Amino acid sequence: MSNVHLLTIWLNVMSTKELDLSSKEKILNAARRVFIRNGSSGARMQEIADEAGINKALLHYYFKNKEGLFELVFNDAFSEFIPKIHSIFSGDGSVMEKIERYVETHLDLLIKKPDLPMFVLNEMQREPERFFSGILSKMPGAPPFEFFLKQIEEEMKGGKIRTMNPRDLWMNVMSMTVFPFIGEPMLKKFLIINSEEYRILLTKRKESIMIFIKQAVLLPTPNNA
Amino acid sequence: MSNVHLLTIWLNVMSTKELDLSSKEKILNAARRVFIRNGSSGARMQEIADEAGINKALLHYYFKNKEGLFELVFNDAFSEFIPKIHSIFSGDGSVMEKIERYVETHLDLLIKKPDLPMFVLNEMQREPERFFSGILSKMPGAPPFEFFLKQIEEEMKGGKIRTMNPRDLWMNVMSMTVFPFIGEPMLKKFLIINSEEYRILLTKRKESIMIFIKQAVLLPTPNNA
DNA sequence: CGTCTTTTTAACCAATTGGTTAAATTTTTG
DNA sequence: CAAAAATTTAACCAATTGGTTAAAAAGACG
Repeated sequence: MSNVHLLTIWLNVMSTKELDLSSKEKILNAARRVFIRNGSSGARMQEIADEAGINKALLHYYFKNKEGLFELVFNDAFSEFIPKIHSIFSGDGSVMEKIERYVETHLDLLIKKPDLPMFVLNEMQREPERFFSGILSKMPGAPPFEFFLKQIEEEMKGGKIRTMNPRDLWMNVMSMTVFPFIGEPMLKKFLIINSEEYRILLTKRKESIMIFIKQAVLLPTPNNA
Repeated sequence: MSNVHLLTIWLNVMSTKELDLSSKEKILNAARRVFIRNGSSGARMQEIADEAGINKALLHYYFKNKEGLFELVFNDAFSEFIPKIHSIFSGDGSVMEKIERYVETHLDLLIKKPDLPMFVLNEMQREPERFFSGILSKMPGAPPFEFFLKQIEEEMKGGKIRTMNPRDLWMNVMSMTVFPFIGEPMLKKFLIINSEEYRILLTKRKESIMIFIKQAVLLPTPNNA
């Protein structure tokens, strides 16, 4: 293969943004993409090196081994997410306000990194224990979900939102937010749209989800309350 | 390893139902479990043989190679599902009736084989083209989704259901139905329940989803219509 | 220029793994 | 019982792959 050809491949693979990144960062980004694309077993160190635009020796020069590299990439996926989630659900605000902030926050993140859910949920199902031992260390204090579930129950008793199983409510919220990023290929077939149109749909999704949820759970507020 | 020990392992792995199945069937079942557990790259032929309670030679005696075995398992996942879906959406019935029949049908299937969605969506994201070339051949005639989307629009115009993007509606329905089977480990943490309680939740899920959807999209029928 | 760090080259190794083979053994069945 | 089919045993091979090594080359920098 000629050098010119190699350069062409490289330019296709690397985004212009990454041209000036350090090799360490280039490797980490490439690794994330390859891990997501092929799974942790299917990912090849050579492919990661190629996609990062460096060679295998340098890869092992910076990172101990495949497992270590994987762990770094994996934990990185949560460094942004977990603190935000924690702050939303342990803070003030009504149930509906919290749901809205969650949907917005998670959607923003997922639109930036659409491959993340598949990657994360995959490994989570494969090795749940390793996952949660790693994730809990990133949690500032106890998880606030118990408090949130109780808050839902209270608002139901208070007549603010419709009575239903709080766990079903949360299941629905999270499902509608995350699933479109996992089921994209299938949904595109069902909905008979191309990738461009699908992306646009995702952009407008926050409003769509929130209207749907509000209709489903919000009781008409009695004006004489 | 003693023979007694091997027998113990084998008895743990095999469900009593499978004791009298043919070796071919035992292999296929084992392959499905191993493929789901470890992904197509992570799955080991030796592990499949062990889990089926036979040896590697017999495995290759019945099935050409790993890829062929995978293909069989993969297509098997749809042999039951696709025809049912097709009949639901090309048949008669209102939008809400079709949604209800879909939710019921898919939930029934997923409760029997909870690992399927992760497996399928995984490979679908990995190789969409191979997937859809295989799936479409199982489709009796043209996919009925276009018709269904139009039907939704008509019912919205007719004032039967609330106006919204039909694609968002379908996204929500499918998300709430499928996601709980993909995000189980994460949802169990969020909802602070164990596997037993989670299974019970899934059992009652059909009613829960349908109430949620009806509240969200059904307009109060005017009695003087 | 000389030194230190980064990166490449290229060969190599050990382990794993998919797959084969052929003969022996067991089970089924007529 | 005898032939046929199903299953095991055990050894083997080629390819892939994660990982190492050591020396050379290229860049960075004072």
